[in-house]
Amino acid sequence: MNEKDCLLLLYLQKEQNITKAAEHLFMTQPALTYRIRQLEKEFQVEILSKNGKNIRLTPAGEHLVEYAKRILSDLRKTKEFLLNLENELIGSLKIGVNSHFGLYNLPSILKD
Amino acid sequence: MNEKDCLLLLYLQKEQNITKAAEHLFMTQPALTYRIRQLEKEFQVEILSKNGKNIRLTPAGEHLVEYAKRILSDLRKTKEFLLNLENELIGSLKIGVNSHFGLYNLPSILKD
DNA sequence: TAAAAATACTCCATAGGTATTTTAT
DNA sequence: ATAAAATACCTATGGAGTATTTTTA
Repeated sequence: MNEKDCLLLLYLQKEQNITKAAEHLFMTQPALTYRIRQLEKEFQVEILSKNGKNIRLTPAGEHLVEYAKRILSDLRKTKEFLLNLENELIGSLKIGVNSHFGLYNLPSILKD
Repeated sequence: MNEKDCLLLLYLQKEQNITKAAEHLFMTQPALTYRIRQLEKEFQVEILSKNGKNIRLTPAGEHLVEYAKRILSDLRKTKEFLLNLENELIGSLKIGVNSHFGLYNLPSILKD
C-alpha cells in the first residue's frame, strides 16, 4: 500500500464509481480495478461491493479509507518538516579560531 | 514508500551498516542501497551519511525512522482490526418477521 | 588488506494500458 | 441500450540480483 493507493481509496469513497475515480487519478478503469484486487489480497478483505452498476465501499473498505487519510496526513506533515529541515541546513558556516587550533586541531574535526 | 521501506529504515538505524541491514531484509546490499537512493529522491533529503566504512543516519533520516515506526504501528493495528472485522462477518443471520413483511417488504431490503 | 559502500549491467515481476466481454438498469 | 465493472492479454518501468570497482580504517 503506497501513497497512490491511499489516494485511490479516497476517490473511490467520494465517487462510488471506479471509472470516475480512475479519471481523477489519471489512470484507466482496469488498472484501478487491478489495484483494488491487490489491496484486497494484501489486507485479506473485500473492499468493494456492487451497488447496481456502481460500487460501494464495504465496512472494511471504509475503515481502510480512514487509515489512508491518516497516512496521507502524516506523510504530508513529514515531507513538509523535512523540507524545512533541509532549508535550515543550506548556507555557509563561518568558524573563527586561533591559527594553531585551525592548523592542527580543526582539520580532523571538520573531516568528522 | 511502502511497508518494506519502513522496515528497512528501522534496520538501518539499528545496524548503521547497509550490508547487515540487507541481510535482515533477505535482500542484497546493492538492492538496499538502491532503495535508499529512491527514498532520498522521494523526500528530497539525504538519509545516510558516511561514518568511515559504515554509515549513519542524518537528522532527516532519523526523522524518517520515526515516521516509519508510526506507519508500521498503524498498519499492524489496521490489519488486526480488519481481521477481527472479517471474523465478525462470518456466520448466518436469522431474521424473524411476519409473513406479509417477509413476502413484500423484506426482499428489496435484503437486496440492498 | 579487508570490509563496506557504490556502480554498472542484466533480468524479471508487476503495475498499467488496450481491447473486449459481462453485468445490470 | 447504455453505462459501468470484469476479464484477457500485452507492454514497459523499475526493483532486485550478480559482478565489479571504489572507498576507508
